[in-house]
Amino acid sequence: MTIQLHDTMAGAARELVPLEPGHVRVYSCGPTVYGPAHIGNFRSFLFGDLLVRYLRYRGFRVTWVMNVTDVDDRIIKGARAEATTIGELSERHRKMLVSDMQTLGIAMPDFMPKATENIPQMVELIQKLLDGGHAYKTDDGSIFFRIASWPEYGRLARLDPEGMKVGERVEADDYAKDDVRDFALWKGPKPDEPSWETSIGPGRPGWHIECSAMSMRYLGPSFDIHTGGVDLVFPHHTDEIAQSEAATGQRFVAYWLHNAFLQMGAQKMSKSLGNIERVGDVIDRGISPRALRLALSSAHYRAPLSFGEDSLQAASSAIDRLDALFAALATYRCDGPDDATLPDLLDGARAAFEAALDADLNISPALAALFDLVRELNRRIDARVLSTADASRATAFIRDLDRVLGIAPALDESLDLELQKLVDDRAAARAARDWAASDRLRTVLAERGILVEDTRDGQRWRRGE
RNA sequence: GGCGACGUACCCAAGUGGUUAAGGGGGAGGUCUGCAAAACCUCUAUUCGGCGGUUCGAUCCCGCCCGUCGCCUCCA
Repeated sequence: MTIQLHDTMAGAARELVPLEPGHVRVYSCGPTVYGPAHIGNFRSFLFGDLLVRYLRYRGFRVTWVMNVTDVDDRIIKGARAEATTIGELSERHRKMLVSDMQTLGIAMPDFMPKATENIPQMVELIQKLLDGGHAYKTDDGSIFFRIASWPEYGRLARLDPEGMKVGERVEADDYAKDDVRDFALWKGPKPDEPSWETSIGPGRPGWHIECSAMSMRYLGPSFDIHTGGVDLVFPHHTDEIAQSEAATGQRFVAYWLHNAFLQMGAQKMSKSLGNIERVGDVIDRGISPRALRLALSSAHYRAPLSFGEDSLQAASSAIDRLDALFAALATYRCDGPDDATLPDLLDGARAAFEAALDADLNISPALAALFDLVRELNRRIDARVLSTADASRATAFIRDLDRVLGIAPALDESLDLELQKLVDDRAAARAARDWAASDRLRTVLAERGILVEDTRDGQRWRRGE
């Protein structure tokens, strides 16, 4: 079975065939670190994470690059307002980004290049465009991409290049240019703005050029997959394609993948709408990181995803259900023979799981396959048809699927000495049929975040939250 | 206006031209249990925004209408 991915350029799902067999090169548009990223941004990064995790699960070698934009108008403005440097401001927010990514269990990209550390690569690219007649310099030292030199401009967004001329946004840009549709590759120096001395003159990079330069640096002039939010289709990715392909003469990207927005009620979550929440806000409200991850992952990436208290509570409950199964499997003891039909059950679950994700990363049926399995395993635990070894096999199996999902409980499930003593004391109290003491200890443990449950295999515990 | 999507139960959300319309959450009842929790069982959409059309048959294809959202050089 092959992996199908919906390519925005084709407007349809296409079979993934890596340029280099067995190796997939992925570039994800990362954030501009002018402030803390909000969870809408993280939906995007989580989508990149799902893609990369699944490709790796399927046995591909993956090289994943996510850029960090650390120079732009908002960063400059922010640094000025705080009387600090763009370097300090952006590094502070980059660290928060990495921290939040770790909280959400997002795999660290192989490379997270900063724009300001790739200026020479951008300059080289811009020089090529100047040499090829695709770019021109204006009086203030800015350099623009000449859209008229690139007939295929706008294909990704299905734009009519002629129709764009009526766009009445001439005033939107402070820089003079030949054609309103032309976009900045390089912005000429201005007082009070950071500027780099380069062979194409002083100034700073435009927004789009960094992604072309950095993706090519780490992945080559032509690579497999480029991801980002739907809002980036135009102009960002449209411009990236034009400048990259005009410079190299090669197809830039083989598959363009775009995720839909996170919805807060009827609208997208966005800073300009003021309806944002941050990872820290949600965690501080007592929602576990895994529940947040599940809530942000539970719909297909190209479908708008509703976010709110209901979805967080639903995800928390689903995580609890998963945790309860792990706890039950860990405590389960039965000396009987192995369940002869368990291998078929697990094979069926895996087949359903993979079939769903093969189809353009359709995570909903994949989660359904997991939770179908959860129910069936609980049934078999109740019926005691599993052997002790079967319980271990089932645990290992779910952990294997979880390489893709990232929602299973942590592996390290040991308690500190004090809590372990309380757990042991309660087991002793129960053995002595001292219900008052055992109930009291159960309450004490619950207040410490440890949920104790009694089963015919004895007492078991799991972490709440 | 141009372009791109969407409307499935109380909420979230898959899906298929035709046997029972996934899964999660919530709710009701039940089993088990010292109690509790967890788990399991049963029930919770004769129906897929509305109206037409194509078809032996449509939620799924086509048209129109209603409603919602996104992008059109700030934007994951």
